[in-house]
Amino acid sequence: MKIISWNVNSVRARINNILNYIKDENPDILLLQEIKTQDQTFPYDSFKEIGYFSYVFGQKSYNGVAIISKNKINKISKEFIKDNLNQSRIITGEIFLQNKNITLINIYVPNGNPVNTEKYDYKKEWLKKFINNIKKKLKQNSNLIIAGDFNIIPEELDVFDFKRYEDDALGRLEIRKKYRELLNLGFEDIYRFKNKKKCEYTFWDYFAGSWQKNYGMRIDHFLISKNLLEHFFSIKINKKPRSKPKPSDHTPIELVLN
DNA sequence: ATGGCTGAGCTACTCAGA
Repeated sequence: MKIISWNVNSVRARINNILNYIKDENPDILLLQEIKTQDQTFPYDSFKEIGYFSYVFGQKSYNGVAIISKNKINKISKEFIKDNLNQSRIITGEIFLQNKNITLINIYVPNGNPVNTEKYDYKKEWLKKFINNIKKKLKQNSNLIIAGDFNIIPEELDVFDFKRYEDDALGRLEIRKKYRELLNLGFEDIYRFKNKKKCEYTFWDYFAGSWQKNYGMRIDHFLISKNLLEHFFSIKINKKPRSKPKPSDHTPIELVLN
């Protein structure tokens, strides 16, 4: 089973890139973040034509997440946490892998910049609630996959120049500790688990030639419950979509389980 | 380099992103 996570920075502006990518990679499930559109303007038909169901938690202009899947997904929910600002940042569902029932959690964590503002407080509060609800969920189901745009640089090697981000909402110790707290509930950051020292990124700014200079950061992650490790086959950051015309500033991360 | 690019909403220019 191939599950992919991608912050597309507008599903409508990116629809041709996304459809071409699906044809190349043939995912079973595609988790999208930053769709930047409401449910009623989501391009359901484009995905339906190539054989995918769409489950959408949209929002006008900003944020928004969706699950695109070849098979129907059970128990879709948009209420994993109560969002203080009513922003559309989480959609969950349940899938089966062999005999296991897995809860799939697709997230778009608040950016939180600038620090020392209500935006940063919102990010901290959001992560706190998220971690609490993961703890609760683990009591019902110990098979979880959390994927998406975390807006967290886990370690120094996950960004081209850590000094520039150590007091940023993506790199602050206080935020990285939240990530560590989440992992300590029984997850592996599966990319880092399989690539102990590798420097690969999932995001590059649009400006200042960041892509060409490889001034990027690894902020999109797949966290899987440790008891799902026996199903692990591969994890890959696919840089190809970032090199295409009119790219998203993020590139997809691809997980294969069997 | 706390914004040099991009997208949405809208149709001039702001907000947001990381």
